Amino acid sequence: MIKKKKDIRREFIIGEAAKLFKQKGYGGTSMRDLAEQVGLDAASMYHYIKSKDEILQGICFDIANTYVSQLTEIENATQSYSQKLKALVRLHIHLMTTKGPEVSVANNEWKSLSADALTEFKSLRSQYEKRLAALIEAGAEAGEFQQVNTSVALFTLLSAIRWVELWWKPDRGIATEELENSILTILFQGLERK
Amino acid sequence: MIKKKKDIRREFIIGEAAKLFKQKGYGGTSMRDLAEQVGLDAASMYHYIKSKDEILQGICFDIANTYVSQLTEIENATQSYSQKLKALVRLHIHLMTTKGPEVSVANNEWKSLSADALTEFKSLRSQYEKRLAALIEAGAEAGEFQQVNTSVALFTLLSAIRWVELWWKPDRGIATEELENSILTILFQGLERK
DNA sequence: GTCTATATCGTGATAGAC
DNA sequence: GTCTATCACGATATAGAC
Repeated sequence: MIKKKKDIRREFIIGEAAKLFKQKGYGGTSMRDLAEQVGLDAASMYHYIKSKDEILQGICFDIANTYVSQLTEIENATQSYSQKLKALVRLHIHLMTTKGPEVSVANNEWKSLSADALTEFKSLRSQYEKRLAALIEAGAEAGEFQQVNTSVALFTLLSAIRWVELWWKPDRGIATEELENSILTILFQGLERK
Repeated sequence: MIKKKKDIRREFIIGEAAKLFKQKGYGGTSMRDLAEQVGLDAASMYHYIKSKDEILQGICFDIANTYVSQLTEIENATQSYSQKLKALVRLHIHLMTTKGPEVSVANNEWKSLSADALTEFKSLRSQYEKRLAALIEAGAEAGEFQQVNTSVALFTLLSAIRWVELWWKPDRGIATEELENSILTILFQGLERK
């Protein structure tokens, strides 16, 4: 399938929107702000997109689908649960360093989705969390993990890496390799030295 | 100092605002929404508060000051660095379970502060992070912590507990004691069983 | 495709009666 | 102290000329 010029322009608008939404929030970004960033008049953008909400949906569901397909990949791999979980955390971190603005918006601005989209998005998240919880549960039963509450482990892992999307920049002097290794060390080995 | 009736009413309004701001975001909450929640007409609230921004400031700086004073306490205590850090994490978690909406707003809606307040808030956060980083640095030099990048450790710790403010409810079947212990186990001992 | 002009609505905040 | 009425503004989105 060939991408039409119109589609490319559309994707550019959505990408710029992600940056602004991350920076100033969805509610704090006006279509005029976005138009200026894109280099069009506000009205002209409506030739490429249907509404502001549609932009937010594009960003949120693109990221959600990426998360889900990454998890599916991990589930189907033949590794120990510990290796699976580590691999997934690496994928999450990697996504944040490559699609920072989009991930940030999907994680922080999804509340602004319109009613229908909001319901679907929440459902996707919930399914994702359940599948990940099952993975942690299985690993604990296999004796690979500490005996801690599954929900606590689930959310602590997911939450622990959330700062990356806000903080990491290519010029900050930390290579993604070192970043991933340091985080994995803390989460799986513990910060305390024995 | 005796609290006047007006002050009590004012604090009630700010408390209800925190709940709504957490739920729908600062931008997504109108003064009319808040008035309905409080049981007043929108105009009547202006007898107790000066502006919407003033409410947000009240919430954000109250929490910021609590964070700072807790850190000061920890710094002055005579404990190992490891014990200090664990105690601080416990204090953070405890604050989230007791002042969930306020902490949530301070952590997620501070971007909406007016220019002056925003500058001051950022400065407070930055000072706090520097002092906490120094504590981690010292612990690492004392050989108590793993050799990981200090910034990574700092943000991973702070971030790892952020979900509590969104998720924890008294009726969810996890006592705060168990919650704290599970999180501390993961962060300091590691999720992986040796 | 991009613009100007504008419709329509919801916002924060104020004035002033009671 | 609480209300009704309203102002001034900025928002999303559309109509229609070019």
